[in-house]
Amino acid sequence: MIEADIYKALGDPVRLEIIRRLANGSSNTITELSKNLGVSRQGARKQLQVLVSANLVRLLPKGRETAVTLDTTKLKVAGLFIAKLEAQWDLRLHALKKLVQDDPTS
Amino acid sequence: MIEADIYKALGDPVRLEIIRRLANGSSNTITELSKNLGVSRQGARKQLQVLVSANLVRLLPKGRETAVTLDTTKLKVAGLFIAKLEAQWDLRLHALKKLVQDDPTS
DNA sequence: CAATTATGCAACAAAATGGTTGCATGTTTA
DNA sequence: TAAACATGCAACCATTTTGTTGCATAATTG
Repeated sequence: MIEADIYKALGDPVRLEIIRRLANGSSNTITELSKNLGVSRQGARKQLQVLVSANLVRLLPKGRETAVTLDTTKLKVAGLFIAKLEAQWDLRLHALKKLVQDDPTS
Repeated sequence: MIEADIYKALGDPVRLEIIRRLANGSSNTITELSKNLGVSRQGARKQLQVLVSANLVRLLPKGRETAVTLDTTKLKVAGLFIAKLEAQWDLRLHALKKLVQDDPTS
């Protein structure tokens, strides 16, 4: 089953920006990721934690800093679910269109 | 640009269920959609409004009832964005792997 | 016409969210 | 070793979210 939690985690500008940065590799430690997000380091950390809890991101402490990595498993599921929704809908529209065209009473 | 708002709109169990029902055509009027969601009709209506504001859904009043339809435009954009994130990340992992393999110092 | 049905709208309340500041602690580095 | 750096954690606060109830109204239906 699909949990709304995945989308909820992506549904915040700060969190989405973090995901973006991780994906393109521009930064990968907590402090680095926290820069220029418009919020304090602790604020960013809280958002990062939301991503960790949603299993979209993993933390790997090493020495005094901790590396952040993206876990695309959930992301893939979320993407597939959206694609499925689109497909279902398009199929329905298509069926409806066909029905109207074939309707002898029209 | 991608707005977190799309994901935020999908990030609620009630709203996601509404989207699901719309996609497979099980119901399409406000009252119908509001049934068995675990919240009151007015509660569901508020969530539906969030989807309308996010342009994921459109309302078409007709007589005393109003039909609800899915607008997949935003959905497609959201899906593509997720796919792009995955691709970027996979590319980075691949490059990293290659770098390690080719490293003469290892 | 009198019910019933489908909706809308507003006031309210509890809980979740997003952010802050302050302070503590382990890790490097000069 | 002392300073600088990377983090963690807790207390607080304002706003947003999610949901409720109550009431009003237009459209159908018997």
